[in-house]
Amino acid sequence: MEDRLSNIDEKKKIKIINSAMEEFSKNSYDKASTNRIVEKAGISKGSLFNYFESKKKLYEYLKVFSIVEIAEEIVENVNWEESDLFKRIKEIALIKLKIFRKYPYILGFTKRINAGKSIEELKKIYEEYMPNIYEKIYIKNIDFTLFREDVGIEEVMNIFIWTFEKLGENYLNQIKFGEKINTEEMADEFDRYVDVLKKGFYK
Amino acid sequence: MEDRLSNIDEKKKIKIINSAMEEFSKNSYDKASTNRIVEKAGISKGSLFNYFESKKKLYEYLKVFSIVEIAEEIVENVNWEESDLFKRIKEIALIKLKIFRKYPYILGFTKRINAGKSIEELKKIYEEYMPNIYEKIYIKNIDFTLFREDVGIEEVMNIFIWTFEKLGENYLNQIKFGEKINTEEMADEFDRYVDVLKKGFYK
DNA sequence: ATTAAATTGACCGGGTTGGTCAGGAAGATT
DNA sequence: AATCTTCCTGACCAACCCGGTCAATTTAAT
Repeated sequence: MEDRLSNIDEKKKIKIINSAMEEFSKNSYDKASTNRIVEKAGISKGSLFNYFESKKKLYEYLKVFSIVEIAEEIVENVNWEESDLFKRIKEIALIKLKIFRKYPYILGFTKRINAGKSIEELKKIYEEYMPNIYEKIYIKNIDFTLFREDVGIEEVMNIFIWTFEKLGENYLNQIKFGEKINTEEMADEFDRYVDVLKKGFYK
Repeated sequence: MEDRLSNIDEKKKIKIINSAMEEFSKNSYDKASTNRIVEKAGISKGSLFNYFESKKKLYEYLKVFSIVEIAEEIVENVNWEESDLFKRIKEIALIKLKIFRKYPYILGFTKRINAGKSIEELKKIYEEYMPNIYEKIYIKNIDFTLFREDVGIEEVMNIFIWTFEKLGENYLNQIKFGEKINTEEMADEFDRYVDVLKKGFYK
């Protein structure tokens, strides 16, 4: 059998991926330990190297996996007909939350592997797997006439995006440290910020 | 001599602190290496252990140092009579930039040691060294009557703070990767966001 | 019962660890 | 110049951990 990976039980595969992502998101490549990965994943050393051949290949696999997983999930699940920017942002935030639930270290992992890359480099990497994703994500079909005209659109967009990124970060932190998330409360808070921002920047 | 530290040449001391902070901000405590610290600091192994006795004590020293350094610099340099929130935020951002220039890894280091702590715990830690700093920092003497009254003050405050945090992060990233910062351009961009936010949320 | 596939974990040579300490270098004091 | 003191160095240590292997065992398929 060539592709050892596709034969693994799905649950086990996710466990391995999560364990490896955790290790690689907490440590640099050199200092990440395959011993700890197998321990946390509950498999033997031999199995890991049977599935992935080498540490390097495991790492490369995770790099592609995390990019494709995030990009695909967004491209497939966002309603691209929606023209309200806030609904778009909210949708994406919820999708990220869903991904995070399945792969708790995927965001930390991508953050680490992308650290120090410029926006242009990032664009190139993601576009390779999902053409035009950057153009689409916060722009396609969005109705910009709703915004008041006496302020810079770029600044307003960034304020929107940053606000929800920070809000999201706070909730991800809560999940990470075991606190159960009150989804209703979270939706309420999101809506409160949507309200405030709309009052400030919509016509 | 008891306090080996106070006798070191200031330049050398800063170099050691920066080297150690870099190592501890890039690696967890266990995986941080005293060998790499002395190498980057340009001193011998013996000296490091002469100054700090042990790896653990070096780490504890840095923890206190970074908290005190940041808190002191802010408390001492902010003009607490200023009632305009934006000027306050701008002042603090500039102070952070100044600290960052002297200790490029201090923010990364504090981020790492504080990762996973709740806001309440953080408050307690900082209050221990600088009483009431949290109460003061974005509240004391600020004139809140300037804000429009039909939006939640807490949300607006957070939007303000987060916006400038994100802006600041972007610039710190630029410094870290060697790009020379155009201070004028930065001030311009800050002002542009101040403008937009004032238009949106001031009366 | 036999074969085939999947999984294990003890084991390897090599590298790194925090910490030590005998001895050298540089100044200060006589 | 000689002695003493303080500071600093880097080779060295035992202990540990590394990525990767593979003979042996377990599990599944026939």
